[in-house]
Amino acid sequence: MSFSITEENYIKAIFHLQQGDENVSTNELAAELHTKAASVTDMLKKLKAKKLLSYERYKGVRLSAEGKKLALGIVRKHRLWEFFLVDTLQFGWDEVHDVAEELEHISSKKLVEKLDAFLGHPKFDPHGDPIPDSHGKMAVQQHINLIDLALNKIAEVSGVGSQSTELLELLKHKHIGIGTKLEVKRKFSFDHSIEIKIKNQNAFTISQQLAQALFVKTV
Amino acid sequence: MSFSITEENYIKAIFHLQQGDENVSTNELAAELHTKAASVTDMLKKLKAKKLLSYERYKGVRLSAEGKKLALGIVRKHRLWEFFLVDTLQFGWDEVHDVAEELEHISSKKLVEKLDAFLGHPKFDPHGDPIPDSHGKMAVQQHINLIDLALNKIAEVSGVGSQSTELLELLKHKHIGIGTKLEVKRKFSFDHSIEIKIKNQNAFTISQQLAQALFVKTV
DNA sequence: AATTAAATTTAGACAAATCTAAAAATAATA
DNA sequence: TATTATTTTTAGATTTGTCTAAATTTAATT
Ligand SMILES: [Mn+2]
Ligand SMILES: [Mn+2]
Ligand SMILES: [Mn+2]
Ligand SMILES: [Mn+2]
Repeated sequence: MSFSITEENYIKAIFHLQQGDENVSTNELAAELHTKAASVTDMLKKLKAKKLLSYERYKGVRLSAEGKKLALGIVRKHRLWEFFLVDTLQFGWDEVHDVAEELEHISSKKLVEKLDAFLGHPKFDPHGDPIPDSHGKMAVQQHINLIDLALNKIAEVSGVGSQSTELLELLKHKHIGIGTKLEVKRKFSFDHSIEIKIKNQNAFTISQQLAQALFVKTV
Repeated sequence: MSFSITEENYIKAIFHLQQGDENVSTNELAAELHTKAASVTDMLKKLKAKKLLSYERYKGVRLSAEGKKLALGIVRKHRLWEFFLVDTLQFGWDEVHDVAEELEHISSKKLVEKLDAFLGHPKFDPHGDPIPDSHGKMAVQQHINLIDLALNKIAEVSGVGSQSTELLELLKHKHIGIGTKLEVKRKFSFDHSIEIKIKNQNAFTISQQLAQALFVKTV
Protein backbone atom coordinates (compact mmCIF):
# COMPACT_ATOMS: atom_id res chain seq x y z
CA MET A 1 0.00 0.00 0.00
CA SER A 2 1.16 3.55 -0.55
CA PHE A 3 0.41 6.66 1.44
CA SER A 4 0.03 10.33 0.66
CA ILE A 5 2.44 12.94 1.99
CA THR A 6 -0.32 14.15 4.29
CA GLU A 7 -0.95 10.69 5.68
CA GLU A 8 2.78 10.20 6.25
CA ASN A 9 3.01 13.50 8.12
CA TYR A 10 0.18 12.47 10.41
CA ILE A 11 1.78 9.09 11.13
CA LYS A 12 5.11 10.68 11.93
CA ALA A 13 3.52 13.29 14.18
CA ILE A 14 1.65 10.61 16.13
CA PHE A 15 4.87 8.62 16.46
CA HIS A 16 6.69 11.57 17.99
CA LEU A 17 3.84 12.46 20.32
CA GLN A 18 3.20 8.98 21.67
CA GLN A 19 6.58 8.56 23.37
CA GLY A 20 4.83 8.48 26.76
CA ASP A 21 2.26 5.76 27.46
CA GLU A 22 -0.91 7.85 27.16
CA ASN A 23 -2.80 8.03 23.89
CA VAL A 24 -2.25 11.03 21.66
CA SER A 25 -5.12 13.52 21.74
CA THR A 26 -6.80 15.15 18.81
CA ASN A 27 -5.81 18.62 19.97
CA GLU A 28 -2.15 17.70 20.44
CA LEU A 29 -2.07 16.46 16.89
CA ALA A 30 -3.86 19.52 15.56
CA ALA A 31 -1.28 21.75 17.24
CA GLU A 32 1.68 19.69 16.01
CA LEU A 33 0.41 19.67 12.43
CA HIS A 34 -0.81 23.28 12.40
CA THR A 35 -4.30 22.22 11.45
CA LYS A 36 -7.72 22.06 13.10
CA ALA A 37 -9.15 19.39 15.38
CA ALA A 38 -11.93 18.66 12.93
CA SER A 39 -9.43 17.86 10.20
CA VAL A 40 -7.56 15.55 12.55
CA THR A 41 -10.72 13.61 13.37
CA ASP A 42 -11.39 13.11 9.67
CA MET A 43 -7.88 11.83 9.03
CA LEU A 44 -7.84 9.53 12.07
CA LYS A 45 -10.89 7.70 10.73
CA LYS A 46 -9.13 7.26 7.43
CA LEU A 47 -5.88 6.02 8.95
CA LYS A 48 -7.81 3.63 11.19
CA ALA A 49 -9.48 2.17 8.11
CA LYS A 50 -5.99 1.62 6.73
CA LYS A 51 -5.06 -0.20 9.97
CA LEU A 52 -2.20 2.14 10.77
CA LEU A 53 -3.52 3.00 14.21
CA SER A 54 -6.09 2.22 16.87
CA TYR A 55 -8.59 4.94 17.49
CA GLU A 56 -11.94 5.25 19.25
CA ARG A 57 -13.76 8.49 19.33
CA TYR A 58 -13.02 10.71 22.29
CA LYS A 59 -10.28 8.31 23.40
CA GLY A 60 -7.23 9.42 21.44
CA VAL A 61 -5.00 7.45 19.17
CA ARG A 62 -2.03 5.07 19.13
CA LEU A 63 -0.05 3.59 16.24
CA SER A 64 -0.43 -0.08 15.33
CA ALA A 65 2.63 -2.21 14.57
CA GLU A 66 2.05 -1.35 10.91
CA GLY A 67 1.88 2.35 11.71
CA LYS A 68 5.00 2.24 13.83
CA LYS A 69 6.89 0.55 11.03
CA LEU A 70 5.79 3.21 8.57
CA ALA A 71 6.73 5.98 11.01
CA LEU A 72 10.20 4.55 11.55
CA GLY A 73 10.74 4.43 7.80
CA ILE A 74 9.86 8.10 7.49
CA VAL A 75 12.01 9.08 10.48
CA ARG A 76 14.87 7.08 8.95
CA LYS A 77 14.60 9.00 5.70
CA HIS A 78 14.24 12.33 7.47
CA ARG A 79 17.38 11.85 9.54
CA LEU A 80 19.46 10.32 6.75
CA TRP A 81 18.65 13.27 4.53
CA GLU A 82 19.51 15.70 7.35
CA PHE A 83 22.85 13.93 7.72
CA PHE A 84 23.42 14.17 3.98
CA LEU A 85 22.59 17.87 3.90
CA VAL A 86 24.97 18.74 6.73
CA ASP A 87 27.71 16.23 6.08
CA THR A 88 27.83 16.13 2.29
CA LEU A 89 26.37 19.47 1.22
CA GLN A 90 27.65 21.59 4.11
CA PHE A 91 24.32 22.95 5.32
CA GLY A 92 24.12 24.34 8.84
CA TRP A 93 22.04 22.15 11.12
CA ASP A 94 19.47 24.87 11.58
CA GLU A 95 18.77 24.90 7.82
CA VAL A 96 18.04 21.25 7.21
CA HIS A 97 14.78 20.47 8.94
CA ASP A 98 12.36 21.94 6.41
CA VAL A 99 14.20 20.45 3.46
CA ALA A 100 14.24 17.02 5.10
CA GLU A 101 10.54 17.47 5.77
CA GLU A 102 10.10 17.29 1.98
CA LEU A 103 12.81 14.74 1.18
CA GLU A 104 11.45 12.24 3.73
CA HIS A 105 8.52 11.59 1.37
CA ILE A 106 10.57 10.43 -1.62
CA SER A 107 9.38 6.88 -2.00
CA SER A 108 12.27 4.95 -3.58
CA LYS A 109 13.37 2.20 -1.21
CA LYS A 110 16.57 1.74 -3.20
CA LEU A 111 17.42 5.42 -2.85
CA VAL A 112 17.30 5.22 0.93
CA GLU A 113 19.55 2.19 1.08
CA LYS A 114 22.06 3.63 -1.38
CA LEU A 115 22.10 6.95 0.43
CA ASP A 116 22.62 5.17 3.75
CA ALA A 117 25.57 3.23 2.31
CA PHE A 118 27.06 6.34 0.70
CA LEU A 119 26.91 8.17 4.03
CA GLY A 120 28.57 5.25 5.81
CA HIS A 121 25.49 4.04 7.74
CA PRO A 122 25.45 6.95 10.19
CA LYS A 123 23.91 6.19 13.60
CA PHE A 124 22.92 9.74 14.55
CA ASP A 125 21.61 12.76 12.70
CA PRO A 126 23.15 16.26 12.99
CA HIS A 127 21.01 17.01 16.06
CA GLY A 128 22.16 13.87 17.85
CA ASP A 129 18.92 11.96 17.23
CA PRO A 130 19.31 8.26 16.38
CA ILE A 131 18.74 7.08 12.81
CA PRO A 132 16.67 3.88 12.54
CA ASP A 133 18.32 1.16 10.44
CA SER A 134 16.56 -0.57 7.55
CA HIS A 135 14.80 -2.85 10.06
CA GLY A 136 13.57 0.06 12.13
CA LYS A 137 16.03 -0.50 14.97
CA MET A 138 17.82 2.49 16.41
CA ALA A 139 20.44 3.09 19.08
CA VAL A 140 18.90 3.93 22.42
CA GLN A 141 20.61 7.11 23.45
CA GLN A 142 20.85 7.29 27.22
CA HIS A 143 22.21 10.79 27.21
CA ILE A 144 21.59 13.13 30.09
CA ASN A 145 21.15 16.84 30.35
CA LEU A 146 24.45 18.67 30.74
CA ILE A 147 23.02 20.42 33.79
CA ASP A 148 22.87 17.03 35.53
CA LEU A 149 26.37 15.88 34.63
CA ALA A 150 28.59 15.17 37.68
CA LEU A 151 31.72 17.24 38.21
CA ASN A 152 34.95 16.18 36.50
CA LYS A 153 33.40 13.40 34.44
CA ILE A 154 34.47 13.66 30.81
CA ALA A 155 31.44 13.53 28.58
CA GLU A 156 30.67 13.99 24.92
CA VAL A 157 27.96 16.25 23.52
CA SER A 158 25.42 13.91 21.93
CA GLY A 159 22.32 15.95 21.33
CA VAL A 160 20.59 19.31 21.49
CA GLY A 161 17.20 20.20 22.87
CA SER A 162 16.47 22.73 20.17
CA GLN A 163 17.41 23.21 16.55
CA SER A 164 17.06 26.96 16.44
CA THR A 165 19.38 29.25 14.54
CA GLU A 166 19.96 31.13 17.79
CA LEU A 167 21.31 28.05 19.54
CA LEU A 168 23.47 27.16 16.54
CA GLU A 169 24.93 30.66 16.51
CA LEU A 170 25.89 30.44 20.16
CA LEU A 171 27.35 26.93 19.85
CA LYS A 172 29.39 27.92 16.83
CA HIS A 173 30.82 30.86 18.74
CA LYS A 174 31.80 28.62 21.64
CA HIS A 175 33.11 25.89 19.32
CA ILE A 176 30.73 23.28 20.70
CA GLY A 177 29.11 20.68 18.47
CA ILE A 178 27.91 17.09 18.48
CA GLY A 179 30.91 15.00 19.57
CA THR A 180 32.68 17.74 21.53
CA LYS A 181 34.30 16.31 24.69
CA LEU A 182 34.05 18.36 27.84
CA GLU A 183 33.77 18.18 31.62
CA VAL A 184 31.99 20.28 34.22
CA LYS A 185 34.37 21.93 36.68
CA ARG A 186 31.98 23.98 38.85
CA LYS A 187 28.30 24.67 39.28
CA PHE A 188 27.14 28.06 40.53
CA SER A 189 23.91 28.07 42.47
CA PHE A 190 23.32 31.80 42.13
CA ASP A 191 22.27 31.63 38.45
CA HIS A 192 22.73 27.88 37.84
CA SER A 193 25.47 28.63 35.36
CA ILE A 194 28.20 26.01 35.05
CA GLU A 195 31.87 26.16 34.27
CA ILE A 196 32.99 23.68 31.65
CA LYS A 197 36.34 22.78 30.20
CA ILE A 198 37.12 21.51 26.73
CA LYS A 199 40.48 19.77 26.22
CA ASN A 200 43.29 22.21 25.40
CA GLN A 201 41.11 25.20 26.11
CA ASN A 202 40.64 27.39 29.12
CA ALA A 203 37.56 26.71 31.21
CA PHE A 204 34.58 29.02 30.65
CA THR A 205 31.08 29.31 31.98
CA ILE A 206 27.83 28.78 30.16
CA SER A 207 24.35 29.79 31.16
CA GLN A 208 21.70 27.55 32.68
CA GLN A 209 19.64 27.93 29.49
CA LEU A 210 22.49 26.72 27.30
CA ALA A 211 23.36 23.82 29.62
CA GLN A 212 19.74 22.69 29.53
CA ALA A 213 19.79 22.71 25.74
CA LEU A 214 22.72 20.27 25.63
CA PHE A 215 22.69 16.52 26.13
CA VAL A 216 25.82 14.49 26.83
CA LYS A 217 26.90 10.93 27.34
CA THR A 218 29.87 9.96 29.52
CA VAL A 219 32.84 8.38 27.77
CA MET B 1 4.37 32.27 -6.13
CA SER B 2 4.57 28.55 -5.53
CA PHE B 3 3.21 25.71 -7.62
CA SER B 4 1.86 22.27 -6.90
CA ILE B 5 3.61 19.12 -8.07
CA THR B 6 0.82 18.63 -10.58
CA GLU B 7 1.22 22.11 -11.98
CA GLU B 8 4.97 21.63 -12.25
CA ASN B 9 4.51 18.36 -14.12
CA TYR B 10 2.21 20.07 -16.62
CA ILE B 11 4.66 22.90 -17.17
CA LYS B 12 7.55 20.52 -17.72
CA ALA B 13 5.51 18.38 -20.12
CA ILE B 14 4.55 21.42 -22.19
CA PHE B 15 8.17 22.52 -22.24
CA HIS B 16 9.30 19.18 -23.65
CA LEU B 17 6.50 19.01 -26.21
CA GLN B 18 6.89 22.54 -27.59
CA GLN B 19 10.38 22.08 -29.02
CA GLY B 20 8.98 22.56 -32.53
CA ASP B 21 7.24 25.81 -33.39
CA GLU B 22 3.65 24.58 -33.36
CA ASN B 23 1.53 24.94 -30.25
CA VAL B 24 1.12 21.93 -28.02
CA SER B 25 -2.27 20.25 -28.35
CA THR B 26 -4.54 19.13 -25.57
CA ASN B 27 -4.38 15.50 -26.66
CA GLU B 28 -0.59 15.46 -26.84
CA LEU B 29 -0.47 16.69 -23.28
CA ALA B 30 -3.07 14.21 -22.13
CA ALA B 31 -1.03 11.36 -23.60
CA GLU B 32 2.24 12.62 -22.13
CA LEU B 33 0.75 13.01 -18.66
CA HIS B 34 -1.35 9.84 -18.74
CA THR B 35 -4.50 11.77 -18.09
CA LYS B 36 -7.63 12.79 -20.00
CA ALA B 37 -8.14 15.70 -22.37
CA ALA B 38 -10.85 17.15 -20.15
CA SER B 39 -8.44 17.30 -17.21
CA VAL B 40 -5.86 19.03 -19.38
CA THR B 41 -8.35 21.69 -20.44
CA ASP B 42 -9.16 22.43 -16.80
CA MET B 43 -5.50 22.73 -15.88
CA LEU B 44 -4.63 24.93 -18.88
CA LYS B 45 -7.22 27.47 -17.76
CA LYS B 46 -5.68 27.51 -14.33
CA LEU B 47 -2.11 27.86 -15.60
CA LYS B 48 -3.18 30.62 -17.95
CA ALA B 49 -4.67 32.49 -15.00
CA LYS B 50 -1.26 32.17 -13.34
CA LYS B 51 0.34 33.66 -16.48
CA LEU B 52 2.57 30.64 -17.08
CA LEU B 53 1.34 30.12 -20.63
CA SER B 54 -0.73 31.49 -23.45
CA TYR B 55 -3.78 29.49 -24.30
CA GLU B 56 -6.93 30.00 -26.34
CA ARG B 57 -9.52 27.32 -26.59
CA TYR B 58 -9.14 24.94 -29.51
CA LYS B 59 -5.79 26.55 -30.36
CA GLY B 60 -3.33 24.73 -28.14
CA VAL B 61 -0.82 26.13 -25.71
CA ARG B 62 2.64 27.67 -25.44
CA LEU B 63 4.68 28.64 -22.37
CA SER B 64 5.18 32.30 -21.47
CA ALA B 65 8.62 33.59 -20.47
CA GLU B 66 7.55 32.94 -16.88
CA GLY B 67 6.52 29.41 -17.71
CA LYS B 68 9.71 28.69 -19.57
CA LYS B 69 11.76 29.88 -16.63
CA LEU B 70 9.83 27.62 -14.28
CA ALA B 71 10.21 24.68 -16.65
CA LEU B 72 13.96 25.17 -16.93
CA GLY B 73 14.23 25.18 -13.15
CA ILE B 74 12.43 21.85 -12.95
CA VAL B 75 14.49 20.34 -15.76
CA ARG B 76 17.62 21.57 -14.01
CA LYS B 77 16.63 19.82 -10.81
CA HIS B 78 15.59 16.65 -12.64
CA ARG B 79 18.88 16.31 -14.47
CA LEU B 80 21.06 17.30 -11.50
CA TRP B 81 19.38 14.66 -9.37
CA GLU B 82 19.81 12.08 -12.13
CA PHE B 83 23.49 12.94 -12.25
CA PHE B 84 23.72 12.60 -8.48
CA LEU B 85 21.98 9.24 -8.49
CA VAL B 86 24.27 7.77 -11.15
CA ASP B 87 27.49 9.51 -10.26
CA THR B 88 27.35 9.62 -6.47
CA LEU B 89 25.01 6.77 -5.55
CA GLN B 90 25.94 4.37 -8.36
CA PHE B 91 22.48 3.88 -9.80
CA GLY B 92 22.20 2.54 -13.35
CA TRP B 93 20.95 5.18 -15.77
CA ASP B 94 17.82 3.16 -16.44
CA GLU B 95 16.83 3.35 -12.77
CA VAL B 96 16.99 7.07 -12.17
CA HIS B 97 14.17 8.63 -14.13
CA ASP B 98 11.27 7.82 -11.80
CA VAL B 99 13.20 8.84 -8.71
CA ALA B 100 14.22 12.14 -10.31
CA GLU B 101 10.58 12.63 -11.25
CA GLU B 102 9.92 12.96 -7.53
CA LEU B 103 13.10 14.74 -6.49
CA GLU B 104 12.62 17.48 -9.10
CA HIS B 105 9.79 18.88 -6.98
CA ILE B 106 11.82 19.51 -3.83
CA SER B 107 11.54 23.25 -3.50
CA SER B 108 14.69 24.41 -1.71
CA LYS B 109 16.66 26.76 -3.95
CA LYS B 110 19.69 26.44 -1.71
CA LEU B 111 19.60 22.65 -2.03
CA VAL B 112 19.83 22.84 -5.81
CA GLU B 113 22.77 25.20 -5.75
CA LYS B 114 24.66 23.20 -3.12
CA LEU B 115 23.98 19.97 -4.97
CA ASP B 116 25.18 21.52 -8.22
CA ALA B 117 28.41 22.67 -6.55
CA PHE B 118 28.95 19.30 -4.85
CA LEU B 119 28.59 17.54 -8.19
CA GLY B 120 31.05 19.94 -9.83
CA HIS B 121 28.55 21.85 -11.97
CA PRO B 122 27.96 19.03 -14.45
CA LYS B 123 26.90 20.11 -17.94
CA PHE B 124 25.13 16.92 -19.01
CA ASP B 125 22.99 14.32 -17.27
CA PRO B 126 23.61 10.55 -17.49
CA HIS B 127 21.60 10.35 -20.72
CA GLY B 128 23.60 13.10 -22.38
CA ASP B 129 20.93 15.75 -21.98
CA PRO B 130 22.18 19.23 -21.09
CA ILE B 131 21.65 20.55 -17.54
CA PRO B 132 20.45 24.18 -17.42
CA ASP B 133 22.55 26.40 -15.18
CA SER B 134 21.08 28.57 -12.44
CA HIS B 135 20.14 31.20 -15.04
CA GLY B 136 18.38 28.65 -17.22
CA LYS B 137 21.11 28.56 -19.86
CA MET B 138 22.19 25.21 -21.20
CA ALA B 139 24.74 23.94 -23.67
CA VAL B 140 23.28 23.52 -27.13
CA GLN B 141 24.18 20.00 -28.08
CA GLN B 142 24.57 19.73 -31.81
CA HIS B 143 25.08 16.02 -31.74
CA ILE B 144 24.13 13.85 -34.66
CA ASN B 145 22.86 10.36 -34.96
CA LEU B 146 25.67 7.80 -35.12
CA ILE B 147 24.10 6.39 -38.28
CA ASP B 148 24.86 9.70 -40.01
CA LEU B 149 28.47 10.01 -38.86
CA ALA B 150 30.98 10.16 -41.71
CA LEU B 151 33.57 7.41 -42.04
CA ASN B 152 36.84 7.73 -40.07
CA LYS B 153 35.82 10.81 -38.12
CA ILE B 154 36.55 10.36 -34.44
CA ALA B 155 33.48 11.21 -32.40
CA GLU B 156 32.35 10.98 -28.82
CA VAL B 157 29.11 9.41 -27.63
CA SER B 158 27.07 12.30 -26.24
CA GLY B 159 23.54 11.04 -25.87
CA VAL B 160 21.08 8.20 -26.19
CA GLY B 161 17.70 8.10 -27.84
CA SER B 162 16.19 5.84 -25.22
CA GLN B 163 16.71 5.19 -21.54
CA SER B 164 15.48 1.62 -21.49
CA THR B 165 17.04 -1.14 -19.44
CA GLU B 166 17.44 -3.13 -22.63
CA LEU B 167 19.59 -0.46 -24.25
CA LEU B 168 21.65 -0.07 -21.10
CA GLU B 169 22.27 -3.81 -20.96
CA LEU B 170 23.53 -3.86 -24.52
CA LEU B 171 25.73 -0.80 -24.10
CA LYS B 172 27.26 -2.19 -20.92
CA HIS B 173 28.11 -5.40 -22.74
CA LYS B 174 29.80 -3.49 -25.53
CA HIS B 175 31.52 -1.10 -23.11
CA ILE B 176 29.95 1.96 -24.66
CA GLY B 177 28.82 4.89 -22.54
CA ILE B 178 28.49 8.65 -22.64
CA GLY B 179 31.96 9.98 -23.49
CA THR B 180 33.20 6.89 -25.31
CA LYS B 181 35.30 7.88 -28.34
CA LEU B 182 34.82 5.92 -31.53
CA GLU B 183 34.87 6.12 -35.31
CA VAL B 184 32.86 4.46 -38.04
CA LYS B 185 34.95 2.25 -40.32
CA ARG B 186 32.33 0.80 -42.67
CA LYS B 187 28.64 0.95 -43.39
CA PHE B 188 26.82 -2.07 -44.75
CA SER B 189 23.83 -1.38 -46.90
CA PHE B 190 22.38 -4.87 -46.62
CA ASP B 191 21.12 -4.42 -43.03
CA HIS B 192 22.39 -0.89 -42.38
CA SER B 193 24.69 -2.19 -39.70
CA ILE B 194 27.92 -0.26 -39.18
CA GLU B 195 31.38 -1.23 -38.13
CA ILE B 196 32.86 0.95 -35.42
CA LYS B 197 36.21 1.06 -33.74
CA ILE B 198 36.99 2.15 -30.20
CA LYS B 199 40.60 3.08 -29.42
CA ASN B 200 42.72 0.08 -28.42
CA GLN B 201 39.96 -2.35 -29.30
CA ASN B 202 39.22 -4.39 -32.35
CA ALA B 203 36.54 -3.05 -34.67
CA PHE B 204 33.10 -4.61 -34.34
CA THR B 205 29.72 -4.11 -35.94
CA ILE B 206 26.57 -2.81 -34.33
CA SER B 207 23.02 -3.00 -35.61
CA GLN B 208 21.07 -0.24 -37.30
CA GLN B 209 18.77 -0.10 -34.28
CA LEU B 210 21.66 0.45 -31.89
CA ALA B 211 23.33 3.05 -34.13
CA GLN B 212 20.07 4.98 -34.28
CA ALA B 213 19.85 5.01 -30.51
CA LEU B 214 23.23 6.70 -30.17
CA PHE B 215 24.12 10.35 -30.64
CA VAL B 216 27.67 11.59 -31.10
CA LYS B 217 29.60 14.80 -31.51
CA THR B 218 32.83 15.04 -33.45
CA VAL B 219 35.96 15.90 -31.48
C1' DA C 1 -20.39 22.21 -49.97
C1' DA C 2 -22.12 18.66 -47.25
C1' DT C 3 -20.98 15.01 -44.43
C1' DT C 4 -18.14 12.44 -41.46
C1' DA C 5 -14.39 12.15 -38.29
C1' DA C 6 -11.32 13.87 -34.85
C1' DA C 7 -10.10 17.02 -31.35
C1' DT C 8 -11.50 19.86 -27.74
C1' DT C 9 -14.38 21.85 -24.40
C1' DT C 10 -18.31 21.98 -21.10
C1' DA C 11 -21.34 19.96 -17.65
C1' DG C 12 -21.76 17.46 -13.76
C1' DA C 13 -19.89 14.28 -10.41
C1' DC C 14 -16.35 12.49 -7.27
C1' DA C 15 -12.37 11.79 -3.89
C1' DA C 16 -8.94 13.92 -0.87
C1' DA C 17 -7.97 17.21 2.43
C1' DT C 18 -9.29 21.12 4.56
C1' DC C 19 -12.21 24.65 7.08
C1' DT C 20 -16.08 26.99 10.20
C1' DA C 21 -19.81 26.57 13.12
C1' DA C 22 -22.74 23.88 15.83
C1' DA C 23 -23.61 19.68 18.55
C1' DA C 24 -22.12 16.09 21.65
C1' DA C 25 -19.19 13.94 24.99
C1' DT C 26 -15.90 14.25 28.63
C1' DA C 27 -13.45 16.62 32.33
C1' DA C 28 -13.19 20.03 35.90
C1' DT C 29 -15.21 22.77 39.44
C1' DA C 30 -18.28 24.63 42.57
C1' DT D 1 -24.17 16.33 42.10
C1' DA D 2 -25.17 20.07 39.21
C1' DT D 3 -22.95 23.38 36.42
C1' DT D 4 -19.19 25.09 33.60
C1' DA D 5 -15.45 24.54 30.74
C1' DT D 6 -12.80 21.89 27.59
C1' DT D 7 -12.24 18.59 24.15
C1' DT D 8 -13.84 16.20 20.40
C1' DT D 9 -16.94 15.06 16.82
C1' DT D 10 -20.43 15.95 13.20
C1' DA D 11 -22.55 18.68 9.54
C1' DG D 12 -22.03 21.20 5.70
C1' DA D 13 -18.81 23.93 2.49
C1' DT D 14 -14.65 24.68 -0.18
C1' DT D 15 -10.47 23.76 -3.01
C1' DT D 16 -7.71 20.90 -6.04
C1' DG D 17 -7.42 17.62 -9.37
C1' DT D 18 -9.64 14.11 -11.59
C1' DC D 19 -13.19 11.56 -14.43
C1' DT D 20 -17.25 10.26 -17.89
C1' DA D 21 -20.49 11.59 -21.07
C1' DA D 22 -22.42 14.92 -23.93
C1' DA D 23 -21.93 19.12 -26.70
C1' DT D 24 -19.15 22.00 -29.63
C1' DT D 25 -15.59 23.28 -32.72
C1' DT D 26 -12.25 22.27 -36.15
C1' DA D 27 -10.31 19.16 -39.67
C1' DA D 28 -10.72 15.77 -43.23
C1' DT D 29 -13.38 13.38 -46.89
C1' DT D 30 -16.45 12.62 -50.09
MN1 LIG E 1 7.03 15.87 5.92
MN1 LIG F 1 17.03 16.00 13.21
MN1 LIG G 1 7.62 15.05 -11.63
MN1 LIG H 1 17.79 12.35 -18.15
